[in-house]
Amino acid sequence: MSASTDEARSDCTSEEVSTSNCKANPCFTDSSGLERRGSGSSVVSPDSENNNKNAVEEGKLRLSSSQYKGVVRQPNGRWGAQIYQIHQRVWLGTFNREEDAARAYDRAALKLRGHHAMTNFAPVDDGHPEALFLRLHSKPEIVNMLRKHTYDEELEQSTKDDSAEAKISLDSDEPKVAASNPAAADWSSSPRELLFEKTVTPSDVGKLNRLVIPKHHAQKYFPLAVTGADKGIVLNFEDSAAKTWRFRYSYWHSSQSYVLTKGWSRYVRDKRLQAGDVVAFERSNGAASQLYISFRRRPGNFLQRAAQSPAAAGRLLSPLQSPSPFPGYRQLSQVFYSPLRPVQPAPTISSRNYYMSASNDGNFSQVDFSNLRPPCFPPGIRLFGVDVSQSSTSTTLNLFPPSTAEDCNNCEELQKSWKRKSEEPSGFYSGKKRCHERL
Amino acid sequence: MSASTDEARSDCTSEEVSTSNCKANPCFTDSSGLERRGSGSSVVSPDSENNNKNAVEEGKLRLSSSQYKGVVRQPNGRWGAQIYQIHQRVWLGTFNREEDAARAYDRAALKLRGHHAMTNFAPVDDGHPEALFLRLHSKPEIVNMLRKHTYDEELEQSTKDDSAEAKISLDSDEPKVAASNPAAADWSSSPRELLFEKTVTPSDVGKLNRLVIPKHHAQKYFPLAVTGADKGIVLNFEDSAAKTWRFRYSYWHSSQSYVLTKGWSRYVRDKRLQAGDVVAFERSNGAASQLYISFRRRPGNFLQRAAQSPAAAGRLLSPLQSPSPFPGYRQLSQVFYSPLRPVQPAPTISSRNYYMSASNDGNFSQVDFSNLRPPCFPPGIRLFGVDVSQSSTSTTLNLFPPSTAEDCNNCEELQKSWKRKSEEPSGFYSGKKRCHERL
DNA sequence: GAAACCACCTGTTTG
DNA sequence: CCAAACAGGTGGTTT
Repeated sequence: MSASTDEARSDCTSEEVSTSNCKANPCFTDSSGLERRGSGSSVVSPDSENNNKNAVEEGKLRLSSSQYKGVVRQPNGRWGAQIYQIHQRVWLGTFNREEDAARAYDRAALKLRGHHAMTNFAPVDDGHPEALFLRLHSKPEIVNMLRKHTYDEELEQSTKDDSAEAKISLDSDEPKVAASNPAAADWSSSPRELLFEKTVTPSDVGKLNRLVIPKHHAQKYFPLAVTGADKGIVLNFEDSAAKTWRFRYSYWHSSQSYVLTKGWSRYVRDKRLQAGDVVAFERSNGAASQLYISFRRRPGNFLQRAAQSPAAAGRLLSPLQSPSPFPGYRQLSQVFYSPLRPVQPAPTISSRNYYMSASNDGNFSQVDFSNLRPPCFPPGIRLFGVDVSQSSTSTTLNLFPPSTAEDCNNCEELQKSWKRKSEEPSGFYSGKKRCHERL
Repeated sequence: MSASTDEARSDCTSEEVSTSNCKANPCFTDSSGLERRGSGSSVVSPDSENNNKNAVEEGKLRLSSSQYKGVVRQPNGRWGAQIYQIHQRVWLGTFNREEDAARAYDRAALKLRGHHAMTNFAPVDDGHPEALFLRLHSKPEIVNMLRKHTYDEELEQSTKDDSAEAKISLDSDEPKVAASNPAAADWSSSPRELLFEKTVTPSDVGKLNRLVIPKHHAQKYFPLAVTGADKGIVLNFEDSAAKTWRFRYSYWHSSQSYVLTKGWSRYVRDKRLQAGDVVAFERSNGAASQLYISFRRRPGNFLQRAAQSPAAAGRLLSPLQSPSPFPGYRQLSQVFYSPLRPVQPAPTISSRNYYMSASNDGNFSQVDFSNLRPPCFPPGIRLFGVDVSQSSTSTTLNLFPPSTAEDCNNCEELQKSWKRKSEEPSGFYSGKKRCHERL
């Protein structure tokens, strides 16, 4: 069950022959996709969860359950799709119909293994819009679409409205390049224009799951077709790691604001954005105008400070207590911190140094505590005049004594602007809070 | 408002059986499930108000007092309507105008005896919406509407939004059969099957105005035609008072949940459901599968406590202050709690006290404070670990002082399960709250 | 104009 | 361990 195995199998399957056969033959699936039965127990998918115990022998059950490659029956009778990638099972979602699961597998196979991958059904040919669509999206994106059952929708939208999407953030061929040649990093090479920046507010990084785009910037750079764009559009932004972020962008009539909604919270979490951090939006010049997003920590946060354990609430810890990054922090499969390209050499205030913030690269990020954002701040801390219970930690910084709220004292601007938000009735409810920002 | 009262009533319904004196109950429903015995008697509506005693030989009364069939003069000068069904008198209510009583008789006759029944006035022809309306509701429902004087209202609403109901809970031929063969179709006779129960969450009874139906139950019992049922359907449920509740039932793709939406909030309000209460869905067996809904208070809530006035917050009122039932309380025609039969046979924990809370019928409900759910909690109250600030504006309820949070102290289980949700990082925001359930 | 309704969305929790 | 499920949200529209 190594990748090689997988690959081998893949090959095998291809050699296996006729696709028609492929789909028809139940045995085929066994040996192929899911596999590893042959290898027996060892192979059992790493996931403890299911059943493996019995799964071992129930392999037959599972294996025999679908005639399609990469399709497994779920306990509830639905159909799961999965594909193996370097020893790892990649879950492609569950589907009501077996064929849908098989199709999901096919799409993932084309994306993950290339256009010559074995598929359950006849693959689309290269000229087909779907082939382009597959190229235009990253592997995680494709997988995610499959899992969320949004693939068809996205595909449809992609083909139909090159308009909205392509207008602003044409993916162009970038993904292809990036994927194929990550090192090249056309990323920093193409000339880019800083569109605007925003210092994010608590709400921007809070539970509202949205980023308010200052209206003047929105109207200038992210025009929404007034006609029919009522539902908003999806914008693609590339971060410094060449990861594509897709945000729903729309206008909220009620507050007369332009906002990034869907997808934004993932970015916040992934980058561990905090209030006061600055996000920057850039655009590559030229015909293909790709959009980019980046961020930098707010000055006071530039050195991230160690988080405190809740137990220690009330006092500041100087050294980071938890040696291990995130006890209990669940590894999101694609959580890498912004690997970003290095900060600009000259921190002159101007354009250049804007777009980089932390400049941690992927590798580093894994051990970089600055990324760690304990979800909880010790009570009692106030930032910007707002009660804050969150603080971030950076290993980098652990070394440094924790800074206190005073660090932020100089953020007069911010303080002022956010202060009033803290003025709350606050008498009534004791302790907890659950609704977004103010709950 | 006492527990004892409650219990007593409960017992009455369950064991009493003889029932004619089991007062009030619109309990055709009750009696059915629990005891097969009750058959006939339950039908009679022994409505306490005008007392069966003397009514026993109402024959004479009836004959002399009105020119209309099925109409009898009441001692107080009003007009009663009644119809006989298998040797049993079925009381159709009292009316101010003789003609109204006569019309009630007509409607009942059409429902109970079929479209060719003798009536006082010209009956509606079969194509008339009212004929459909009569077919779509069970006999107890129709009778109940007549007694509660809600028939016209229901009819109006029914005709106005006749959409997709009946898909699942189509009374199908049940009503019809019943009509054609009155003797056979005794409302208390059809056996009912408990489909499932759900302990409602704060969200289920909060501002989200929806009830999430656990998926496995939904798929098992309330299948939505996959094809084209995208907009959901309307389900009819009958409560223990034979009132029909119409809920929109649909699937939310985004959260992959099955939900009852439109109409649900009315039920919550009417029954004063609280988090932790249990709603049960039942179905009558057989070809005609009528759906039923009932609820019981959560254990800790069994005795609902009189609300406190905000001023008195912190102390409990022992005696209900207002001697007179509900000054200003608008008679909700059908505010009685589910009279229901007991829940599953062996609910471990004191099955008995589970199931019924009030089981009051219309008459009794007027003095049963357990029904009263003050819509408003005093600020600062936490339920289930959740801040509660709920208040409702309904005039009905203002009268009652808010209940305290202590009420919920014993719901450890619930508290636990919901509590953690409340543990928030408590980030930036102090004070305020906006979330649904409360408030 | 408020409340309900609607169609989404997300973060926890868990089998 | 992770995908499913669902509790708890949202903005916008309808009633």
